[in-house]
Formats: sequence, structure tokens, C-alpha cells
Amino acid sequence: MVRARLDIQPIEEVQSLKSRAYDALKAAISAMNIYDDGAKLRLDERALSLQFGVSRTPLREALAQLEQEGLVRIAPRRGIYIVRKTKAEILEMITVWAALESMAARLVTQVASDDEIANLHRLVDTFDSADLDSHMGEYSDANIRFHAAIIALSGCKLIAEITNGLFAHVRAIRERTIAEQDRARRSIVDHKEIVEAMEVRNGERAERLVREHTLKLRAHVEKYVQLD
Amino acid sequence: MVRARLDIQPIEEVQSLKSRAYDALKAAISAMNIYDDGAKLRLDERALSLQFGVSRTPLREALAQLEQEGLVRIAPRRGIYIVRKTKAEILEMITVWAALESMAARLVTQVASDDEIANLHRLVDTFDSADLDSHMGEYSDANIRFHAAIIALSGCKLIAEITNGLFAHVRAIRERTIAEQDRARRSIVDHKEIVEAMEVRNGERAERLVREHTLKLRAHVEKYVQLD
DNA sequence: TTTCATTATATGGTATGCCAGAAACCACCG
DNA sequence: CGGTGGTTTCTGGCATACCATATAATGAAA
Repeated sequence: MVRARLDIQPIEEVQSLKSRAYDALKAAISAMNIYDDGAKLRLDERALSLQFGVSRTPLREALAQLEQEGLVRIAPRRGIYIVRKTKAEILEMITVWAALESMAARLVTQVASDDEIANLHRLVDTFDSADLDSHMGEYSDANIRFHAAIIALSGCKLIAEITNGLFAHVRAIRERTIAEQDRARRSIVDHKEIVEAMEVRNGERAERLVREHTLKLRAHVEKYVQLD
Repeated sequence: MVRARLDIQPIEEVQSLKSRAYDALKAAISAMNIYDDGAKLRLDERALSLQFGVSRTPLREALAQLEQEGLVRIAPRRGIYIVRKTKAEILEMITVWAALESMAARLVTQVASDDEIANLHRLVDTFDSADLDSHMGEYSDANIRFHAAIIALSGCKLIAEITNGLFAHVRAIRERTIAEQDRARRSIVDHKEIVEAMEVRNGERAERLVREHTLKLRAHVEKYVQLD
């Protein structure tokens, strides 16, 4: 028998050109290596407008949002430039990250279920005894996932939102620094301790460990990464 | 003798209409009590355009930025509305505030001079033995200045920027809660301890005290403030 | 050849008009 | 009297044209 019911589909919600342009631009900027010497940092409204096939108006609104987010700088009648963060600014971002993720860790011990923390444990164990040498790329991903998971489990959407905004900037740096094996190995030890503190619901300790872990990254970047 | 030196004035930097509209709107929204029942939450592009005497274009760009900042919500073809934060969102903001200001407190113990910390001490002493009953308004201001000073002394501009963004939302709540005398009195005790920890450069303790101080506010709001 | 004033061009800022969708309104029909 | 379909109005989205200024190009004078 044929079903006479209408199979209602949600109407395809077409986003505004503004938000689509915003997403596209942000993705494009995040994808390129901003700190490469040959990077083209200049954007042109009219050229972009042609490439996207939209007028300048929605494009400008997208660019204005990116400017507020700190990804581009708009110089009146001079041009629009992708922002290269200074080393000092990167360090500040890592500091803020440390503050927020450590708070997230504390929240995890208060609101996450045992199962969720167990999942976190699995993320760490994946690379416990694996040979890092040949899987560095994967570890870099797993590392990012681990930190993202803590923030997600905290349940605090605002922390997620802010760190997500910082991520676009810090990403390039993280990739540079994680590749050093010794840091990766010590990083795994830290992660293990963090999860263990969470498992026994020791909020103070989890918070402190996450903070110290990220401040280590900060110190490392301060010492060894050259940007300006 | 007449000084022959040119008295160079900074060129009158006329901001773009967009940024002026942004400032004006933000100030207007912050000034009004969003959570009052009779509050008019609807904005109209064309009406605002007439009031400001500018066209809709720069106004729309300003509104788009305010939307990203979370102060307004733009519903396509339905209207622009000032956002009323839910209680859960306010609590998240206070949580983030606790994370950031506590980190700022730690930084203060590392980078601030003795003189600067002494100034902080003066901010607290102003209301040490004063009768709070008759100066509650002043105390509320001093309270805000104290927290702002910690963030400023940390030297971390990013923390200042983010907390400043949150301030517009939290302001209304703070004013509601600080007026209760018992909280104010205990608040002063907390502030005293915080400054003392800074004076002996005990970063861990200063950080913890600031965090606990702000989390007290969070717990208070969670228990006693009704929004939705 | 160099320098400096002038002009042309490029580029973001702004104003304006039209479009499409949503809500409000209204007339018509049962 | 109530509901239904059409029409009007309101409102934000978008495209386009023009403006003002910064920069580049040009050329004339030294």
C-alpha cells in the first residue's frame, strides 16, 4: 500500500550572502599560512566581490566582522590587510587560553559524567605508547582534539566561543611547536595527569594542571618562536 | 617672549560614520536597562538612520558588529532586537570573568610595580571603614574600578578587551547585586585579602582569591537573581 | 638627473534604490 | 461570526553609483 503521507522536508535554509562570505573568508585566511614570507596579506574588496560573485555590500559587512574579530585590519582608503599578530599578542592569546581552559577543566570535574571523562581518557591513551616519530601529524590532531574536548565537556558555550575565536590565530603557532618530540612526549604525560585529576573529581588540581600545561606552551613560544 | 614653536595638534581624527554609529548604539544600549519590563527592544534601521542623520549602510555595518558581539539579534525581514541574555548566559559570562580576572591577578604579581599595587591598596582603603549605608553608589563605582584596575595592571590587553565586551552585559546585574550591604561588606574583606596577596607577590593565592571572589558572585546570582 | 607640484588612479566610505520575504490588514465567502 | 485567501505595508538584504582621500604616475622646472 502506498503511503499517502507527505514527506515534509525542512526547507533548505539558504544563509545570507554576508554570512557565507564571512565563512568563506575566514576559512581562506585560516587555511593559508599567514606567517610565511611570501604571503599575500592584501585584500581587495572589488576583486573579492568579483570572485564571490556578490556585490561589495555583503562583503564589506563580512570584512567588518572579521576586523572586529582581529583577523583583518581595514585602513581607510589604503587597503584591507590580513593581520599578522605580533609575538606579544600571541603570548596574550595563549595566556587567555590558559585561563579559560583551566576554568573549563574545573567545570568538567563538576558537570561531566564518568562516561564523558572516560572518553577523554581514551583520547589520551590513543597515543600513550605509540611511536610518536611516525605519527606526529596524527598526534597534533589528537592533541587539539583533547583540548577541544575539555572545553566542550565543560558545557560553557562562551568559553568555547572565545577560544574558537583565538584558535584561528594560535593554530599556526601550535603546529610549529608541537612537532618537537620532546615537547610532545611531555605533553602526553601532562594530559594523563589532567585526566586522572578529573577522574577523581579534583577540580583544583585539574584546573592547576591545565593552566600549567598551557603556560608551558606560553614559555616555550616566548623563548623559541620568532615571529616579528 | 612669544614661543615660536608650532603647537601641533593631533589632527582631528574624524572617525568613520560606521564606528561612530557603533559607539553611539553601544552606549545607548548599555545605558538603558535592558531587563526592565517596559524596555523597547526593537530597533529600526530606517528610523535610526534618520535619528543619526546617516544612511543605512554605515548603520547596518555597525549593527552587524553589535550582532557579532551579542548585543543585538538581526532577524532577516523581521526586525532587529536588543538581546536579553538568559540567566544561563549571564552565569557563563561571570564564569569567564572569573577565569580571566584571576589570571590577571596572577599577572599583576609578576609584572606590576610596588607603587602600582600600592595604588590598588588605596582603592580598597577608601571604603575600609566608611559607612557603606550612605555611600553605596560610590562603593559600587569603587568596586568596579578595583576590578578594572587589576585587569589594567596585568598588562594583558586581550583580557581587558574581552572583559570589556562582557561588561556591557554584566553591568546591569552587578548593580542589582552589589546594593545588598552584607555582600558589599564581605566584598571589601575579599578585596583586602587580594591586595595583600599581591603585595607579597603570592601569585597563586591572588589568583585563587580573585577566582573565589567572582565565583561567589556567580553563586549569588544563580541563587537569588531572577531574569527569565 | 633630480625634485616637486600636478594629475590620474585606486580604494574604502557612504548614499540611494530596488528586491524579496514576513507580517498585518482586509475583503470575501461559508 | 469565523476563517481563508489575497493585497498592502514594513523591513532587512543586496546591488549600484558616487564621493573623498591616499597613492601612484606624470611632467615640468631647476
